Amino acid sequence: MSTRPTSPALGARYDRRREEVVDEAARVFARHGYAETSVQQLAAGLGIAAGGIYHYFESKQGLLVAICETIMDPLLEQARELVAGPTPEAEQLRILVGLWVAQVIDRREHMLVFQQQRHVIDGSREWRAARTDRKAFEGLVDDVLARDEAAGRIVGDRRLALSALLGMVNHTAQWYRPRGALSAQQIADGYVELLRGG
Amino acid sequence: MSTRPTSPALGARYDRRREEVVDEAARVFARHGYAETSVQQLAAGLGIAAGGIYHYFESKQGLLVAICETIMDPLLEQARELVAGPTPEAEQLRILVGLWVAQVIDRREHMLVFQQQRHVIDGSREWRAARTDRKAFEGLVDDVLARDEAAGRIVGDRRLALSALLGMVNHTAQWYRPRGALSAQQIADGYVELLRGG
Amino acid sequence: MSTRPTSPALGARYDRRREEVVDEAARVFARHGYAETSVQQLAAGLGIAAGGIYHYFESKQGLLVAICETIMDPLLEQARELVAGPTPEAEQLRILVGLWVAQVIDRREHMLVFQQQRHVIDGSREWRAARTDRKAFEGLVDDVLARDEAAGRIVGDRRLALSALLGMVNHTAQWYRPRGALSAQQIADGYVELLRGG
Amino acid sequence: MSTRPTSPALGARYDRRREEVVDEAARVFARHGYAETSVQQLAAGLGIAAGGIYHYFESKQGLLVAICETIMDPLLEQARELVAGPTPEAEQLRILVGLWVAQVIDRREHMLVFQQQRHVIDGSREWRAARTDRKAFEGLVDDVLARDEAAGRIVGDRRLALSALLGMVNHTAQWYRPRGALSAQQIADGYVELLRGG
DNA sequence: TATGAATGAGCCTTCATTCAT
DNA sequence: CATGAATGAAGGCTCATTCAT
Repeated sequence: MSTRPTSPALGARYDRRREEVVDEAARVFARHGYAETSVQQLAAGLGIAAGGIYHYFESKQGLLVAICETIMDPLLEQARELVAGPTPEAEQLRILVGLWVAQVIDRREHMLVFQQQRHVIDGSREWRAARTDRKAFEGLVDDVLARDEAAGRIVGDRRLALSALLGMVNHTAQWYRPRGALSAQQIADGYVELLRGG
Repeated sequence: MSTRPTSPALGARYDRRREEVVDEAARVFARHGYAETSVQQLAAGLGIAAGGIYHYFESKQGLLVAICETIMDPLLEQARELVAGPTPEAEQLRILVGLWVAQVIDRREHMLVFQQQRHVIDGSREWRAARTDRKAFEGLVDDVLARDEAAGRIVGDRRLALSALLGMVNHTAQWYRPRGALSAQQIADGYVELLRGG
Repeated sequence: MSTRPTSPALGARYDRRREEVVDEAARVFARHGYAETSVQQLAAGLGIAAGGIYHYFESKQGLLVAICETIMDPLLEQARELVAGPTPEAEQLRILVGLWVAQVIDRREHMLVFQQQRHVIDGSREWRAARTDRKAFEGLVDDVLARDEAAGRIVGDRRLALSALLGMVNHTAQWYRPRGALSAQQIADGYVELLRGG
Repeated sequence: MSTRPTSPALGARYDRRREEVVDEAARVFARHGYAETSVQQLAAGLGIAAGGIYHYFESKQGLLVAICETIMDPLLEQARELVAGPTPEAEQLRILVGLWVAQVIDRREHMLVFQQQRHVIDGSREWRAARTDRKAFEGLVDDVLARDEAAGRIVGDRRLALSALLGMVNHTAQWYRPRGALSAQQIADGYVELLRGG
């Protein structure tokens, strides 16, 4: 029933295993689809019986929540630090998009699952927390863009630029391959260059 | 058993009804998810019994195929005409993206379903035709971009520009609302402006 | 709703077509199974739509009844004529088995369907007529055997001989092939020879 | 998912339960028909939920395979032992038919199911193994008959004798009732007596 | 007569989840 | 912690049958 052990040693082991389950789930959900993958198949991939999954998650949807948190939580934190920190405004966009692309690439499979299940996340009451986080992140990006726009560092309409940026960054998960030629920061710089007008 | 009647009058009736089914399916799948919507629910929305769907489609997946064809087929055709036609090269990108955005907006729900089920389409043998069409379209866009790049009309790396463009245009389906302030062509112009460097 | 036309010309046409349906049904049921063949498949084999079948039969089971009648009715009649007729007792068995084998061979497919659906025929109330006919036929054969036994023309126990005879004759439908080397009467003679002790 | 446990204790338990399912299925299918019996009904008869069946069999047809193997496997083995063993040739037929009739009687319901579904077994690719076994058994019987014929112990044509024997023995399943007057060997002796000419 | 369309009931199967061991 | 067994609900799909045209 998904109860974490209280002992510190066992607790750490539990956390490690739980993370393995999340990552394997992201991998297989990304490739085969969340709905199309049964808990039994998932468990088989992990070398355990289906019931075993329920020691770490109370439901299949709980797994989905965990996958999504894995992406949003650290990104939002990093973004907040950046904006609150000493980085010059003119460089915040580059760095913010850099962090973001790095996360999309690093958690590529988690991202794909998130995009695949977007209709669930956007639609139902229980996903309010995830939606709030996403809105918060988009708000941060928009703030940075707003200052860039005011300073004349942005091409065209800011609303459209924001949408375009969201589209291109998230889409990166679809085409990026681990042994690709470009680093996260190079990709991010390319995107920002478009917004800046070269 | 999904056999189109041979008589012209009945054939037309059949085609019309089939299209209604495809569109309703796109609507419901986009909102609630393909896997999360049962054929029964879908049929209920159409005011028919579940079995009735199978007069028009061999399977639930057949419906998905039809939804995807609805987007790709006309778009690919229009794009080919444009590239083969008399439009000056320097203006082809604007028009091509215009057509594309218009299609994404017009078939917004079909697009969302396509994106949602991308893992199925990209993964399995039976979807080769759909993949081929998509690759063909991307190839056309890439050709146009290549000429623009050669003529110095593009900011930054062309490969990245293509990926960015794919991301932003397709993402349009996620945020566009019918009574929005911008027309398809205005959105497209905004996107192209980014690639051109303002 | 399976109503035969009253006009003589149309009536004959109707009967002919109905017979065709029965025979085609026997053919395809024998090969693929009664339950495994849908009315639609059957109709497709006849070049008509599924609904068309219902002009000749009120239900799929009605077709099965017709198939079974096709075997039992003429056989029972012939058998009664033989037993009531002038044929010497000592030769009745040979002739009776000859008629029987001929029928099994001629209506091979109908027989196979009958054997396949035996559990339905033996089990339910509505098939009383068919069961009665079969019992009547077996009774006739038993009568003939009884006289042969009394006259010392039979090997072993008569009850067992009857069962054996039923088994071997009916089984003929399973192995007989149209262009076989033996005629119906030769096969029948072979069977009778076994009962007679050579 | 029909996976046998590896542990010996659980494995035995699994095998026992699986056999119970096969036998119950044979009982119900024989009486009501394979196609006419739903998995739900079958499961209800076993006191489990329908899904439970699928722990032991991959599909309803898998059950059918198991039923047929139950008859053929031990019979073929016994027959091979007999033919390879020290039994004098002149007595092999009696004993072989004895084994065979005993099996038909003992597995009466399984036999009836086999006969009922013969069209499926004879017709499709996936049943090759079952067909091969049956052919092998018939081949053994034919070998024994061939020697008997050569030694003048058989009445009439051997091919026809084989067909007749197959017919009468298999047909035994149709009429035999558990509390009948005759033992399996008595029935077998009666059949052999017919072939031998009394 | 025949057909295309539709229905409604039911079927086989899958699957998330539970629980005794 | 983990597993094998089982469940109950639901899902996709088939099919005999009806009926307006």
